[in-house]
Amino acid sequence: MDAIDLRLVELLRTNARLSFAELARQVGLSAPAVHERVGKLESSGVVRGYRADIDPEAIGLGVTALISVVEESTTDADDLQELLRELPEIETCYFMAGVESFLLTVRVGTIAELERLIVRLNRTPGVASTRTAIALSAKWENRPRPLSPHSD
Amino acid sequence: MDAIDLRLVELLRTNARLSFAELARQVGLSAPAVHERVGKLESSGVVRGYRADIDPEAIGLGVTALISVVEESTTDADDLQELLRELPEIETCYFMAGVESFLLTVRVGTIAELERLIVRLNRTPGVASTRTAIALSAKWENRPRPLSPHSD
DNA sequence: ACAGGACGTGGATGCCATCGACCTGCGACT
DNA sequence: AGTCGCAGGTCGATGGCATCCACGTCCTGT
Repeated sequence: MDAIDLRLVELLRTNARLSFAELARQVGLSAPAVHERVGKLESSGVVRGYRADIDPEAIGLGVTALISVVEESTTDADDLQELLRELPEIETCYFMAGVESFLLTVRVGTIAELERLIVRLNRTPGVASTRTAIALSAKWENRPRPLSPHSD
Repeated sequence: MDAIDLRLVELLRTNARLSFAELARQVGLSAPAVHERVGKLESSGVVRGYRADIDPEAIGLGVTALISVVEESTTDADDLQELLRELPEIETCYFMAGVESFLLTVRVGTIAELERLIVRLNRTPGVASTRTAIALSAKWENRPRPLSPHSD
């Protein structure tokens, strides 16, 4: 991970569809060299994939909510995590410090669907309680931060 | 937004670097047709961009936290929002229902940096108080949900 | 019936991805 | 010190892809 890799990461983070030729021009290397670098970034796990950023409303997922989950003291967090993974509405799942072990970002189409999801969550074995906060609007999401070099 | 558009969105959401030729094969159209459809999805705002999904640890952003912000009753939410936008550490910013007007997902390198960020936030005009929860680990983030057709 | 538009196809053309051959600088070993 | 081996670069070739354009087809309103 040198300065050129960092630059490539930053470029791809902003526009994942840039051609290798264009990336090469931007960093001052040849296209094959960039191709190889990006390949290494992918196989080393630095680049985990490439995603189109889709307006959720356009695909009928206009309701975003954050749900904190308190787990029962008797259950194993890993087991609960696997149950949560089954729910496609959960876009993001953090394991948190604090009483509320998990924090979920969920995306559904309607408030009614959100209600059903909350009920399902509360019925999930290992879930003691949940607390839901509704996002009225996303001012921005997943904004790529300008990168600065850092120690390895 | 017909079924083919939805399929294209789903494909690009999973792998934003697919070629138009490959997309064309997957949906059973010619490459120029797909090219035009994707162009329209972009200009209509359905596709907002393409992002490489980067392991945050690899770029020195190993600490993730969620910060709720209570705003002072005297201030305008839009003004505060603009101030928050200046802070590059804030990856996501939701405007929430409830007492805590904003919920921020922030990404920093160290706990010390997080501390500095919290101090800065609390000094920001319009911020009455903040509450921070630290993510110990991200089980998954921005997982693309399998799409189902929906009404337009 | 027919004009117009939205949307598709196929062909042409120039750029891009990707492979292989080769070069170069550096660190490790003798 | 020489030199072996490797990491990582360049260049050139070639086949595939992006993209433009001309044209076909189907629907829709008059």
